[in-house]
Amino acid sequence: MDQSVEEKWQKRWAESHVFEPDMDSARKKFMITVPWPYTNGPLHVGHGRTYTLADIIARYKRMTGYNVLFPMAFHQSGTPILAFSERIRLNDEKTIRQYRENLSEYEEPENIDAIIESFKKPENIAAYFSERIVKDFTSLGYSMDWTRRFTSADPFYQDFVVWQFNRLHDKGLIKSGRYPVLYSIDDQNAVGEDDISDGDIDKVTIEEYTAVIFKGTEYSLVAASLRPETIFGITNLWISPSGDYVLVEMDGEKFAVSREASEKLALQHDDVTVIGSIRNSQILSQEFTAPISGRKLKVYQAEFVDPDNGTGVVYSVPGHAVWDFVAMKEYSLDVDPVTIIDVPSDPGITVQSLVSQAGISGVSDSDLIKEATQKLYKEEFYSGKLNGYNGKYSGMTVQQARDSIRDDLFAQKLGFIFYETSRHATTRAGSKVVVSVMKDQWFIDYSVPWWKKLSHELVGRMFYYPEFYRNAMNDAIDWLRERPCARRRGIGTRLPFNREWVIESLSDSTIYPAVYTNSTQLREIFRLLGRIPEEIMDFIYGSGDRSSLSGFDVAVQDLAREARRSLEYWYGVDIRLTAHPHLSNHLSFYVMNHAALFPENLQPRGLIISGLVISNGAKISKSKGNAISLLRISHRYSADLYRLFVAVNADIASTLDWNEDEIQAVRKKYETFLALVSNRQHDAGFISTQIESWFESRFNQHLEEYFQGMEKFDLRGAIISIFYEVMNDIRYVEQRGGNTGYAISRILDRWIQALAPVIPHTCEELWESMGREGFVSTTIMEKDNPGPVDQEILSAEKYLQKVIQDIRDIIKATSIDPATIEISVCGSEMRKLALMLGENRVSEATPRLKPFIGDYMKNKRNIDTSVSGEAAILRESLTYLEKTFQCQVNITENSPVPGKKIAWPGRPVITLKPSS
RNA sequence: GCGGAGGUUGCCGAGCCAGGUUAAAGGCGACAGACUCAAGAUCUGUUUUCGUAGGGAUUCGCCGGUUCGAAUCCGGCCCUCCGCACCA
Repeated sequence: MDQSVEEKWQKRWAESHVFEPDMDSARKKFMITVPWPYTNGPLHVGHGRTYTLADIIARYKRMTGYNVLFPMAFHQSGTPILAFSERIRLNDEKTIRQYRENLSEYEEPENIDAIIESFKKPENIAAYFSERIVKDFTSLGYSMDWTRRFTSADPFYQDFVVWQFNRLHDKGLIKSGRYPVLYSIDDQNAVGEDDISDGDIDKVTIEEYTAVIFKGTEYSLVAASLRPETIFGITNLWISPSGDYVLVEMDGEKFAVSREASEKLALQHDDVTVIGSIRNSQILSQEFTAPISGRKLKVYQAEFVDPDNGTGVVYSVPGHAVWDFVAMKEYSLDVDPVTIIDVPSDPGITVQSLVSQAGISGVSDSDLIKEATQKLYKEEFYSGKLNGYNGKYSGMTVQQARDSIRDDLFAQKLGFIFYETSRHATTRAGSKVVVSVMKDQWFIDYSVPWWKKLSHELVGRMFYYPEFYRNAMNDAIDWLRERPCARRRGIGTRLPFNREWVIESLSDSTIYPAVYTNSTQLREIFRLLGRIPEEIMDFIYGSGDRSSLSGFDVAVQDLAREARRSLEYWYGVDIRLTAHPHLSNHLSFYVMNHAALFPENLQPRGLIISGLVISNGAKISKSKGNAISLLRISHRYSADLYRLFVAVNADIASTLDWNEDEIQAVRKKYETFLALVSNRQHDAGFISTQIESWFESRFNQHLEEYFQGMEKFDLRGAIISIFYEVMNDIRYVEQRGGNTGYAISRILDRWIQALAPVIPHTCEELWESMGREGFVSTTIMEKDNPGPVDQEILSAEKYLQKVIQDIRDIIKATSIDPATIEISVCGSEMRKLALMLGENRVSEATPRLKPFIGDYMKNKRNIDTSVSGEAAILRESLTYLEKTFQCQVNITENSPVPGKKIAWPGRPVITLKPSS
């Protein structure tokens, strides 16, 4: 459909408020939600898929009698919006270029600069993109209720989050403790992914090293390792020839580490003092003792040692570390690699074999070495065992030994935890990013057993599509431990028990769908009181006990009571639909927080988890430039085409590939549909034949399949049945010489209704053009009564097609070009015999018919007594048969002659007579 | 390694839970024909293989088993993808 037509209907829907439901205790409710979008930029086709699927379901449920609530709000919490805004203030070219490009889809070129200028205030970014998203969603025809819209930055919503956290705290689920974070040295502040240069493309994570202490006579050396289990394989130590080393004092001990490492240590441990610098030659002249093994070690210099990684001191395990092995060879050092780990499943995996396989010639092949290191690391970690050289650790798996050796090192004060970033990183402003340990980080403690138990019970009660995600959810819940739930900065709600902290953006968005049910009332209460007191929140979302309202105005009390009623009516989200990457974070928090805070009747009922969208086989990402924005979709393809594509081109659970070829294929079908329906015509006096009745029965069958599919959320199957298959049938009617206009007109109302959830604009337009009153979107379909199916007509048509196929097969096998086709159908006498034999009443056959029993047995497989009146069926379609084969067709009744071909029910004798 | 999903005819992708009606839906592509001055669109047919009669043979990752009968059930193996965590 034309874009202007789509806009017309979007406008009419909005003006008539048809998607803004009220409570109605007489009707069953259905609440469906999709996680709210983050408002720092435009959404792309990938986001659109989940919202579109949800809208199709919402529309379908609405049209099968439910009171449907499909609300939407916006997420603004966290640092990204702040970070983007700050980058614009700093005139970061990349960011500005990206926004310029985003905006060029929406705005006139002359306005763009002013808008970007306004983005220097973060709230303007959020406000701008919220509006854009509303428009994008509207332009795709979503039947959302926007009247309940709010954002995670709205003060009344933050009062709700405060209530939530106080309740979690009451239940003992909030804790505080030490925790490592990414930290900017210059800014003296924690940083998030969005503050880090290229943080979105190349993610920075925190890695937990084991710092191992090598005792010396005057001071010790500290090397940080990810693989403490290799301690028995240590042959020597490395330092950097170009690094500056310093002596630090920590816990009463003196360590030599790189200057960079001393800064990091100071951020991670209390009471770290730098005593002074120390010359490399001084270190090289000393010997140090390896812990546990007690081995004496020399120190060498190696170029690959980075003073700004770990402690700037590396212990060398040439038997199991590619770097060490390559360096040892290159410097021709007099050390013997020791093999201390065996990989029984793949004994070929050794440092030596990997180095030769990869063709590594020296330490300069750093990429090859990194690759080989990863491979070795993974193999040894998952399948490795410590061999007999490992003292009391011999025989342990690598995973066991790692923990065990680490614990022993810590216990003997020969080691401690050292955090390091997974790569070198700076903030967008250029300040170095390191790991710092926060002393009073707040957590939500998802490990509490009673909580896990409640959550598993909830998972057990919920509906899952696809079902296998139920297990995945249980696993995710088991995996969850303490989660930091607050940050020092970012948009969001202040932690009520320590207002220096801001609640982290996933943690403030777990039970928010509850607010959809009554945001209108909350907003009003907030307006009247300037805040929403705890007692009121507790009444609405918690106890429902009216006595807690007694201190408030009647107006406030009324609002609170309505809010509570609304929650009780709507809540329990029936379906929450999102893509699978959310499972192990948002969705598991969603489930667990509801399990902790709400009674059973207000808990989630079901989850639908969709696959991702890829574009031409590749993952969609902004940096790849293949992120197609949603607005461009409705402009370029039309909303209905996009919706149809999303519904039909992949099952909800599968990955959907967005590519032009497939879209064009769907477009062709869609246009064929439009042409069929718009150009249909038939005379009032037209008398129908069998084929139109056949079509109607087929349609009713497809409609039933459609309802069955939709009810179990197999949207793809349902739409294929009601769209593709019905169109194939229309084509068949045409081919059979039937009157398609008449056939379509018999089913058109119901057809348009069934398609309306998927292509609503098109259907409204057609509905109106048919002279129907009101919106097709608000009509109710009788899903329990799809219409009669005449099996006799269906099997008659099937029989005809079988005969045609047989004739084709014979033509193909014989290469005869027939001038006449004789079809000799089974007579009543033989039919009786077949029925008799079919019931094993052989003895009743008359002597005259007995000779045919052998032939019956031979052809048994192909005999079908379910069709009666074969001759009549064929005669009625004689013209069609003659047209199909371009020759004369004669229908006769077979009189059986022993030794000749015999016609049986469902299997006439076919004879081709060539022309010459 | 653990957990999950999956391997189907040129490609995509159903079927598998409830075994036979399955050479295996549908779409795409390819080929042939109709239409057209032509191309495109549309329609028809073909698209594992053999076959001068509607039939036969072989096929659903591999190997075995259950069964009158298996793409579908059971056991083993191989391979691919996703998750294994605090990140929105």
